Amino acid sequence: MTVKKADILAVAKAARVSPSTVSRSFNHPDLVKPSTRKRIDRAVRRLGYIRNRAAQTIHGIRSGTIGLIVPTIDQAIFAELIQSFSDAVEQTGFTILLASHGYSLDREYALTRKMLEHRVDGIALIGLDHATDTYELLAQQNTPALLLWNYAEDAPLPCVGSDNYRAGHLVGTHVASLGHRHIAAVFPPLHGNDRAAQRLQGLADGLRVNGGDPEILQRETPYSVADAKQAVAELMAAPRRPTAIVCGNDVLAWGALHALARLGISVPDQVTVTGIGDFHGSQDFEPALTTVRIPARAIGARAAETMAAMITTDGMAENLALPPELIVRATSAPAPS
Amino acid sequence: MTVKKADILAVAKAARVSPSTVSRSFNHPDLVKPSTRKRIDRAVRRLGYIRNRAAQTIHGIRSGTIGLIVPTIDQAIFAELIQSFSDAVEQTGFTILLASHGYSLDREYALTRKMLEHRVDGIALIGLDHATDTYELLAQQNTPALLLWNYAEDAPLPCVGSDNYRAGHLVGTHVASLGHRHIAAVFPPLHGNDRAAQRLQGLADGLRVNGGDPEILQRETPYSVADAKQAVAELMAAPRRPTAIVCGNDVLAWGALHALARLGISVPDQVTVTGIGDFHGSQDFEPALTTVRIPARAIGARAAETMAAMITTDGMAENLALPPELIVRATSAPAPS
DNA sequence: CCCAGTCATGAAAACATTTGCATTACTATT
DNA sequence: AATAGTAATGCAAATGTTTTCATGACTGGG
Repeated sequence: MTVKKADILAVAKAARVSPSTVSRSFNHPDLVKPSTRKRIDRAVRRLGYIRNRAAQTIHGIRSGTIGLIVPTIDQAIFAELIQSFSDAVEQTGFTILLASHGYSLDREYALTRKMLEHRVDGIALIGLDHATDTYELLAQQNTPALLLWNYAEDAPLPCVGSDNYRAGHLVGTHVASLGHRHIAAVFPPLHGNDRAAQRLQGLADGLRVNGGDPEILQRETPYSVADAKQAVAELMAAPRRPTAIVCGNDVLAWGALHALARLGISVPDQVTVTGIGDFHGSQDFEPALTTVRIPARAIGARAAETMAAMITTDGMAENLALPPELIVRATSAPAPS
Repeated sequence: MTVKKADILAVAKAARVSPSTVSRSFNHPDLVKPSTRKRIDRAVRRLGYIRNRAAQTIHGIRSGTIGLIVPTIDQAIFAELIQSFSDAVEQTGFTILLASHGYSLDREYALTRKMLEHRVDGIALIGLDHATDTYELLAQQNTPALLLWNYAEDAPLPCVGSDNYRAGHLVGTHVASLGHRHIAAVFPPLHGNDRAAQRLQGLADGLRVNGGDPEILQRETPYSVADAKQAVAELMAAPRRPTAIVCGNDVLAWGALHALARLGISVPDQVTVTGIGDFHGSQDFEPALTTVRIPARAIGARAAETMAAMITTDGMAENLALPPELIVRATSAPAPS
């Protein structure tokens, strides 16, 4: 059975009007007489007609899509961000075109191109660190672009996010103020991940803010509970144990806590553990994790608003800083003497 | 500065060829002389031309997008699925149009319509339970549609996933075989969530498979560590405690484990805990969680393959069952006598 | 040097819409 | 009943591509 295509012409014929009227009935309903509109609606339903956005798009009408390119979806933190961004974006009628590049800036560039081929109305990237090709591409096309997650005053494009340096700094001063001098930093690989790098820098500066010069043992760990668990197990097997384990994000901190639980090392009495992010679950961990809250939901929501504004009013957006916040819970305590 | 639009015509003029040749140079490069191709490429680069998929799409050419509609993104389980589906789909050149409906079947219908307006080449939904409107819509349009996550022989559309009834059944027989007779079932709300409902049914049947008639206390809990933690805390405060807490998914099981840790109740000596899903982190939890693995990554990958096949060969796909697998770890043990 | 065959390119129609302008059909005012 | 004004609709051009068909430019064999 050949499927008879249901285009606007078929609808027009069925409703005994011209295609123009059908189009108007969709886009400017007030311009068409209620009775004909009803006739058209009936025809639409009978034929199962569905509007073709592609055909609209080539008229300069917006495509109704926003491109979102993330390093990875399968991480608590980005999942939360994507969710809130998507929810907020939905509300303004847009749909998200999603892609992930696995921390490869080259793939990110390719994906950006692809998004532009799809004529997304706006495009959002994670972090501030991108290939110069990508920046040039975005500058050349005049598609609104937004950087999510990070905040920096001098960002090359409008950004909505938190200052990761500050997040690290908050942890640093907290840990230093508790008297810890021998510290392990468990961080994800810094390559292609400006967030992690900035957090680490902030951490180092924060730890020294009180004038001390603590010993910092840095340890790169892939993003996973399993890897962090193993890394911390090894760390604690070393002759001289750190009194605080500062993790680049909450997932790594969870791994650390599990490792310590297994080793029977008491937290926070024997060792302090901190995360960054305040993911779902950190609050209810046992013991509850001391961390820095990066307001992912707020970032997603505000970013969506900003994006919508950029698209509809065509104006350049202001940078927006959502400050990180130290959340002291049960995994941090003064260094044992 | 007015941005001079870079369409295929502008490129053609700049390269001193006809638009046809430019188009060919993209789509059938072997049909155009290398020297002119080079000239075109130069013009493309100089003008910053980017192909317009919308314009291609109205020629019946594929849009290169696949719609993915999920209940929610911000859950370990779906994040993993989306990631693997997206990765596999990327490889075949498609991009994902993503939307979430928050377990509302009505919103799902609306989103499906929207995806069809965007002329996605295929569309994937989670689970088997959908509004009849949605099924009718999909049947009427001839867009390939696929149901992810669940498997059932008699699914109304091709499906790729696991049999959730079996997953629950595996847990049930495992727990029953350990001699537990007083069991608490901590499950997410069943409304609009056929996965949970089927798991629960399988669980109940599995528990009874040995002929016993165990006492099952069912407890509905929103999907979150916090809620599960609280629910289990209340559960254990009751006069007669269950000896096994069977959770509808791993996140709830994490909450249960945290609650028990807080109460100082030893797992698995005093109480057995099980999950379903085997999410990232369950293996490395302390103690490691006994659960049923739903092969999310495999499902995503195979689903993407199936989808690609449906799109390119236009054929109906076979249902594909990826069996769940019981993973016995450290949180389950014989019931205390 | 002609002819057949191939290679490379161009012209124009087609795709599914939207929209500016023109036209027709009303309604109300005189 | 004529006129002006407005409401409703249709016509046709335009949007950015792809593709079929036609044409022109070579190439090599006789």
